Amino acid sequence: MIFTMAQNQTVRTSYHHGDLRETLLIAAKALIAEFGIEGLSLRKLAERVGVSRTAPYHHFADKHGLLCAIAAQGFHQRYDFMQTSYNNPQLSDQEKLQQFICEYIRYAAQNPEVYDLMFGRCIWKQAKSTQELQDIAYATFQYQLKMIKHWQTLGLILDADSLRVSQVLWGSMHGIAKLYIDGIYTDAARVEEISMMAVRLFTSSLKPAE
Amino acid sequence: MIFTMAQNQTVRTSYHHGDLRETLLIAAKALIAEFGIEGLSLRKLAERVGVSRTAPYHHFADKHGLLCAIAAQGFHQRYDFMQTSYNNPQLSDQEKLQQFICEYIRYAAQNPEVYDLMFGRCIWKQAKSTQELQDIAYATFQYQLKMIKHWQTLGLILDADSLRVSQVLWGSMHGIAKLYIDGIYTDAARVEEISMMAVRLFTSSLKPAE
DNA sequence: GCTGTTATTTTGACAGTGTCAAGATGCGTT
DNA sequence: AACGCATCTTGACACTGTCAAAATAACAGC
Repeated sequence: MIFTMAQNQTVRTSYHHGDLRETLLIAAKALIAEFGIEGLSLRKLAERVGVSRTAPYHHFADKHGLLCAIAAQGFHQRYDFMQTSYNNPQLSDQEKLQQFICEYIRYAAQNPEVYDLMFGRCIWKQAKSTQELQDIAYATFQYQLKMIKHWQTLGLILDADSLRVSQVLWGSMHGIAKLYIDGIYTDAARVEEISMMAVRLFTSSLKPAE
Repeated sequence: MIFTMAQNQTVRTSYHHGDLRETLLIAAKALIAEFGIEGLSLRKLAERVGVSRTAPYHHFADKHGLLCAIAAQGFHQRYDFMQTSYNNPQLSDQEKLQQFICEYIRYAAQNPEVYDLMFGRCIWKQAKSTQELQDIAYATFQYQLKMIKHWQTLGLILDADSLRVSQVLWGSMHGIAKLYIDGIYTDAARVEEISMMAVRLFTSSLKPAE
């Protein structure tokens, strides 16, 4: 039982919040968009939601747990999009491959902080990521691998060791995305061009003279 | 006038340190290697060096400044290596290209924290990076671009828009390095294989049937 | 050798952080 | 109605980066 007011202030009428977990996730994403991941503090978050400092600890093990939850949401979103795009009957396989690469980078560029959480060391280097997160992330990786294998059999991509090719292709998308997100490739308008050049480089191996 | 003892403890005989700046950089890299970048605190650093909490502030503007200095050292190291490798008369051009890619990723894998500082958002997203850092970083980028242009004229890499090709190639190396560093590609032994596959993918475009 | 200037270092302090332990509150079930 | 449990709050602790002001040492000029 809450109602939010202007200026992100929140007033609770009842002692219990109602759906604090979801509210925290939404507010956290807003705070991250505003101040960056480093700039997110649980205290600021609690205050903005209108709740005490330690209330979030009853919904997430710790700060890291909250970040994992946000990342998991991102994976679900990506997974769904990947699936619908791959199953879209209006696209040719060539177009699907192109869309896969371009959309991957576009997603990262448009949700930089969530993307950083999904694939940053903050989550993967420490072995203590949530089970929920591990599951959806693993499913995503497998789906990627499956698509690439299919494109290999169609002759769209170099038909060498699937896992290695997949790792290089993913690495390229990830690297381009990261270099843009982190402010090294500064020209936003050119990210699409870079994506298209990546498509060209990865598919040109089998079309020698065009 | 200092002499260091076992266990990282340091004892000063004179009030002034002698070369605190350099000592701080070395100790900071050691601390980062031990606790990661997030785990580095200026207070721990000062204590280990045997100096008061705020002493580092007379050699670096703030924590960010210290990190920039470490990154700048990394760029110098990379730049020198790139140059000597490119000018090595015992290597063919094909070998130089291969070494460029493999060494880039190997460097990142062996110095993960410094690499993260060099190319992480921590430094580039905020506009306040040191002039020293900006200079050496820019020089490095330019050198990379120059090498790739040369390899294009030799027909080793797809001869399209140099800047775009360079951005994709760099992105690939960066992405593979990052995915490994951040713990997503966990198999260290296989990083070399991935690097070699990257070489193959980027050069295969011009050798249709091998 | 003495003095004033400057570079370096220290102490004290402040606001901010994550998170643990204990107590307060209210919802749901028996 | 009463118990149990999920939820929320208050208090506290150790830690962080960094500023201001004082202390100390090195150095330049006379």
